[in-house]
Amino acid sequence: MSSIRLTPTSYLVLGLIRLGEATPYQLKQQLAMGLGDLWSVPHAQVYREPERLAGAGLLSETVEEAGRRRRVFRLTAAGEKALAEWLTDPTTEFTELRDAGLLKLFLGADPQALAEGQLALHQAQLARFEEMRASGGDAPSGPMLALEAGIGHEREWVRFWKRLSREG
Amino acid sequence: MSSIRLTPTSYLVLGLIRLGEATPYQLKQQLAMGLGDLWSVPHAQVYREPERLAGAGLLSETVEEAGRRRRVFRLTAAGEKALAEWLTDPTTEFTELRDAGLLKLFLGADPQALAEGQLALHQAQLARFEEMRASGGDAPSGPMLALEAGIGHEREWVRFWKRLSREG
DNA sequence: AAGTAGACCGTCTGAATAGGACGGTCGCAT
DNA sequence: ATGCGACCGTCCTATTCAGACGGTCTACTT
Repeated sequence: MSSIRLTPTSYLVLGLIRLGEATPYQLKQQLAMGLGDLWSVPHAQVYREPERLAGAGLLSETVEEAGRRRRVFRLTAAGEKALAEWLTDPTTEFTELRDAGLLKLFLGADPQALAEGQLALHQAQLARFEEMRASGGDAPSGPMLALEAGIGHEREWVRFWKRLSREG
Repeated sequence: MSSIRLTPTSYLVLGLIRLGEATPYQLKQQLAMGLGDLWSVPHAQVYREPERLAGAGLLSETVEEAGRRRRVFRLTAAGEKALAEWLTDPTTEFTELRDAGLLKLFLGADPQALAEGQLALHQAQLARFEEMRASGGDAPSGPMLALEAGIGHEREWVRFWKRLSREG
């Protein structure tokens, strides 16, 4: 029950486990097909983090009896509380635009050449997102709202790079 | 001259030093007043990274004779080359939208409550950026283009959260 | 029944980063 | 001459990254 620093990754794990008990592998799967596009976590991390959280008492851990002896994690009351607090906490942090293309632009790369490549990338990503939206449910769930945000930003990138590639 | 992995931070340092020789402290200053908004680097890193790059032969290092004995770094030919290659390389990487507010939304935070806080944050950031644009030069330099991108994305955030706060 | 391909699942390690505590050095105004 | 605040830099611990590596299960073949 030592106290540890809770990072966004921690809450990510807590949040996914709140949807139901899960093994690290299942978490990894979920990330791969959804949130991972917005907020990637290296898979090794997905095995480590639940351990850490269990050590802090925010998750409980049981081991399957069967052959594979997978470790299954569940939210504890403390974990539920920690997550709820974070979710309602009016956060102060905000985004950084940590984009490699943007950094290159800043540092003096040729705008037009750069724009072409970046434009293609973002158009592809936008298409993927829109496909996800089409195949996703229609209820305004958290994930769907987040996807909307993703789409908005990809559109913005497309606008931005398109303008640069024309102007160059 | 051991070979090391070059990260975006590496190129960031190379790029800033290309504008002229610099001490780590000067790099820190530059970051604080510009690029740091888009791509933050902890200050300790700004002292370590030039060292690493010098070890790899991409920077040269000289020490002031004067009292403070500051370390001054310059680009070597190898550094110049590495930077130029990266800048022209049509990158494959692209952005993640690593935003804490967005993560909360995904994980089920109350959209309307969240939106209010986030809206205020992004409006403030947008205002700062626009002020920077106003006081900045008018030539379309790399930094100015990057600032444009930042403004575009902040506007997008404002649109997004505003819509959520109305709908809620 | 034994073999084996391929998916499934997990651990480990070294390098790099984050974040902040801490400690020296300088000029200038008492 | 001394003491204060700004200037400048290092160090330490916890965490993260990236990816190599290694087991285990199922299903299908022979």
